[in-house]
Amino acid sequence: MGSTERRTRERAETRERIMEAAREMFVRHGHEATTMRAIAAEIEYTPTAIYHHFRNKEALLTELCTADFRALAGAFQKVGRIEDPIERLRRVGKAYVTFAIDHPMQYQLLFMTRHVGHVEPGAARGDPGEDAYAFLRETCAAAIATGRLWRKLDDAEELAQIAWSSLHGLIALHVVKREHGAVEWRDIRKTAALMNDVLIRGMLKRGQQETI
Amino acid sequence: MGSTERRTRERAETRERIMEAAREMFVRHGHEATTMRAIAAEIEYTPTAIYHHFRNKEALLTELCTADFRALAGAFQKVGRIEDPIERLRRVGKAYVTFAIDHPMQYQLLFMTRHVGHVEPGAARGDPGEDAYAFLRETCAAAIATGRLWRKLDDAEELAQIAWSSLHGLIALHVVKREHGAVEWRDIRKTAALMNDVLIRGMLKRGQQETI
DNA sequence: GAAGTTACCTAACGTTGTTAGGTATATGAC
DNA sequence: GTCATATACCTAACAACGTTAGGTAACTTC
Repeated sequence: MGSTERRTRERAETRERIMEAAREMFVRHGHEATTMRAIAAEIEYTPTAIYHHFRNKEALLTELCTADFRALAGAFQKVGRIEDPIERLRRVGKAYVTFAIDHPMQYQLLFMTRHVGHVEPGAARGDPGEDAYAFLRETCAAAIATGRLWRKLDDAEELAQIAWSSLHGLIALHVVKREHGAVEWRDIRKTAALMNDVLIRGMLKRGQQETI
Repeated sequence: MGSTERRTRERAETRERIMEAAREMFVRHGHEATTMRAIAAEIEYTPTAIYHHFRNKEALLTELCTADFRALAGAFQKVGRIEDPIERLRRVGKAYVTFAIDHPMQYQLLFMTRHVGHVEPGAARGDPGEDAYAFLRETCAAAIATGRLWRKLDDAEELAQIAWSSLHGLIALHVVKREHGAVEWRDIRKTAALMNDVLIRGMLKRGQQETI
């Protein structure tokens, strides 16, 4: 009877070893430059063994990311307790950048590659990415509702897109152009914080900017 | 004697037909989903014929983009005549977004893919992308020199990165997530213009924002 | 002990970008 | 006119990719 448990445990261990090797290679060389054959070789299996544990390469990638998406959702949840919507907006931005820096591969998979339909049927309501976006949009709506924003900012959806896009742009350019000689990159955390401040300053009504 | 000219003309025509077919397919399906075989089939040649005109797929892509990079540099040059650096900054942003919308494939190649070393040895001084960046940085330096900016913005390089990143983020997310159901995208030109305004508002000192 | 499941392997398929090597035609020198 | 050379293209193939069909050996269940 105990051997059944050993079998399932061994299966889980093999699965874990695949994920471990894949994660490291994906992060180091990018998911396009990492081949199924190379992952298999790393753990001394044949490529087909991987397909016994994962439907295909994309499924392996998606699985690798899911856990870390929860980290993003969790970080946003913590921020959710902050009462002032404008301060909350700033902290959401900070959490977002931290996530991107700590989980670069997952970030690229989620926000920098086109997908046809990677939504897991297992997740009951939308993927965590969508939930995080919904959270951002609601924060923007609350910020507008304070009446402290510039008169042209009356659309929560549009405001959310502006806030999201700007930080995303910094991260995305950093990923793609990090080694591009012409640009002298500053510390991304500091630039992101400054950008966030500039953006929020720009969002506020005149006479509300003393808070920064 | 005239037949030599005919030969070189025919060669140029074939080359042009390859580029024409490739451009259309790259734009429609993306450069990764477009195969050399498919391009060749489109103009009724074998794949090898393309290699007689272009070193490889990347060279074909790069060549296709070079002409349109000049469009970006040219658009920036026009803007260069505007005297007020802050107004110039806004117009550079507008020109940038226009370029991205009009040349989506080139935009993706230039700013959304990692390159190892695509710099053509033919171009004397840096590629047009770098020149455009240098132009942006100088505009930022001029904007700082007016003394009208927020005190925390004293680094032209960093300011340029903030301005560039924010617009890039909007474009990049739009490209990647256009069909993502959870986000109700607004008209990108309008959102970009608003974003630009918010950003410049945020950059300005208190008491300077009446201009917007 | 028979039947079925599991975990893995060998071998292969159909793509991809790219290249070696051949052919037919046109050019230029004598 | 003839002959070496260059051009423009083709056929056939290479290596590497993601993926799959089908086999094998160990284990579980009855």
